[in-house]
Amino acid sequence: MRGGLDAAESLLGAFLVRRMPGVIDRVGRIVEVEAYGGPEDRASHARAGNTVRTAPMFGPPGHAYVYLVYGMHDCLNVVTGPDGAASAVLIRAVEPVAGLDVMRAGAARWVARRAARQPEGAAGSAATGDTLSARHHQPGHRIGTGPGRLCAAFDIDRSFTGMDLFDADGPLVLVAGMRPDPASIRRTPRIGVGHAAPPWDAVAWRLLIAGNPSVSGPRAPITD
DNA sequence: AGTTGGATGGTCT
DNA sequence: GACCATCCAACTG
Repeated sequence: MRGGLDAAESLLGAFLVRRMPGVIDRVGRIVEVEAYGGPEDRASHARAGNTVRTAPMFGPPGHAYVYLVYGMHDCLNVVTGPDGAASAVLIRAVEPVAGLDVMRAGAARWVARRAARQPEGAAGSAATGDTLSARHHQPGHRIGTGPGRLCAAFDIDRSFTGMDLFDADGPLVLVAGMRPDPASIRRTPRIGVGHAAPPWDAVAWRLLIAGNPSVSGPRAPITD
């Protein structure tokens, strides 16, 4: 699926803009992505075909597909393929460009929401305070590192599924940015898909900007 | 610095 | 009832 990789590469360096009433716009530069294909791709959510959950992946390109993973983290995808053929690019990490304080507030809200679900009492609340404090003092460049963390920082959840990300007036907008030097782009296997049948567990469809401090996970480049 | 296990809920078999 | 496109804290060395 060469087309999916091209689409993924074209998203590197693009800006993700989150507009919310009453607060400064949040802007992140996309520095890490993964390409996912259709039913043939055994690591893709589309492997089970066109279901209620995955229907957006089979829809028109440029729209959002947001899913919940491990019961807690929302993850943002950009649908890339032609209408009718499932494909999507998972946005795995952004480098904060503007609105860092609002991103931190978004991450803190996520933690608070989670804590509010827990039963009353116990040592949980003290631990939550420590977590909030630790998160607040984290270096800013890691606030959007990882698909779950970037969604928390940008207040993105499943309700964003189906949104047109190229609608300039929408709450979440993709804006073209300076493309990274092709020599700085590295490819590795996708993260967390070890369960998939070969070769889908190993295809190097994760793209990242080498050396960028906001990139997640293993930095070891695949030379190919 | 690297590894391990728990949290947690929707989706699919 | 099993399986996750994750994250963090608490371990080991």
